[in-house]
Amino acid sequence: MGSSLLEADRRNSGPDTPARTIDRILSAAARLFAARGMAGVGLREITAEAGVNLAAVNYYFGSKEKLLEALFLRRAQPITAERLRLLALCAEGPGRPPMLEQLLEAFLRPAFSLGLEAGVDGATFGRLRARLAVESEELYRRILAQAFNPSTRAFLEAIVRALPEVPRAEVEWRFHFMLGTMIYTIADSGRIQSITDGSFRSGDVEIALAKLVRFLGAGFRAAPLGD
Amino acid sequence: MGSSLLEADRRNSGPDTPARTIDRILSAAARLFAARGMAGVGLREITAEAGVNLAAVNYYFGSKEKLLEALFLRRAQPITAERLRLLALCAEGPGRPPMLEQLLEAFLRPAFSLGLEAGVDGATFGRLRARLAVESEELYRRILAQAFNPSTRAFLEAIVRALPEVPRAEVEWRFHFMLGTMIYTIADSGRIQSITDGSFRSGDVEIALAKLVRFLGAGFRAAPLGD
DNA sequence: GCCTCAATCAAACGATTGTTTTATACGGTC
DNA sequence: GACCGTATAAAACAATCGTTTGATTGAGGC
Repeated sequence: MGSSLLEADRRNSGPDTPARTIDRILSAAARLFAARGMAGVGLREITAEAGVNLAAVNYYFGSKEKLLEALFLRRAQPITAERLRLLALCAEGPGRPPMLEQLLEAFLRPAFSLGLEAGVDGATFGRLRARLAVESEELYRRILAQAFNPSTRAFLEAIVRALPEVPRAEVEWRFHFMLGTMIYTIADSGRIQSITDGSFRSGDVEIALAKLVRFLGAGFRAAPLGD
Repeated sequence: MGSSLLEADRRNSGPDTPARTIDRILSAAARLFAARGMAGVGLREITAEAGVNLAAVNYYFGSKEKLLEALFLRRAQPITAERLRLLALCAEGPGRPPMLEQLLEAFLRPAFSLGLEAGVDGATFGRLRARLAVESEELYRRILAQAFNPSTRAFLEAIVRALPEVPRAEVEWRFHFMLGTMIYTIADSGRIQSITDGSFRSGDVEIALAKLVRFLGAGFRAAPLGD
């Protein structure tokens, strides 16, 4: 399947320009990094699947680490852009959902639709995000912060404003909890299928989003602990 | 620090028996696997930090993969045992928290206290769990299922019974969301510190537990979507 | 004292790692 | 048509990988 996919890439996208070489590297690296981790795949496998020469990675990106960084920032950018676009559309009004739920959906939807559906493989970028989230080395934390901090901060502030009855510190905790469910869900670990013997399906983005917004909305609104 | 730790191990634990060699391998491997992933550390680094010969891993465990499996099952066992002990203690009664909150705390507390505090390094096992949760290869999923499925299923059933007004499928979704927050929190990704510029501290197990139970309790009780 | 077996050791196995180097091919500019 | 810089190619770099081998050790049974 890998080679037929590659041939399809070649057919659909014109001549072999340098930009195409870069795209093919990024695409193959995203798939493989997501599937087996950064340390788990070699440059030879990446370049072979991309159909380019081994030296192309160091030629265009400088190193394996820089490849990961370029790959991640490029894939994250559409998500944050769409998030901020949806955030600007959030507004109180008759017939609209409560502000909090609007914000939650605006924050989560791009991560789900652009991370789960787009690209050749569904959960590719979602799982890659989850991998970086678990990593403790400075490089990976810096990449994540660089890609997501600005837009994420904007949502945290908006949610704090939408919940005046909940102290800011409490909202921060709950925001952290939300990140956990989001990343775990887009990573599609399959754990719940294993626990429920497969009676559970999580593929439908709209259903997952609706259920997640309902769940998180209730959690955010819970009365704070009186400590 | 690594070497002084090693010397402390040696001082506190008597002669060098085979069991001590195994323990030192498991301890060093847990630290390094958690910090940099299974593919990210070599057996030479593990055995060096453990102060044992390189061949000891294959001698006692057979392979690197079997080492991970043995390591994970050994560390997971106290968590599931404590979970089931606390589950048996859950009971409705005057002056006690609602059943759901009792169940949530019984499920979460062992993962937090035995995963965050115990051992030489706090977040060691928590981060290792998170790594396995993100992995897509069959081996890792099998290890996770083997270690946690039985006790986790028992809690899912108990929560379904505690929430008769919520359909089972909805509880399964929310259980999945709970796993996400739990794993993300015990992995201590540091993302929320990064977003809030460090005004956030997550080290205190009791505080994190209380806030998480409050948050999840509200989420589990939310009225299901009427689709 | 000798034998035995588990335990540890150094050394080497072939394979693979990321990166660099050297060479070859190609397209546009003078 | 010679020249130039970009892009691709093949080959080699030293380093490290998981695993296996064969030798050496030392304590317990006879």
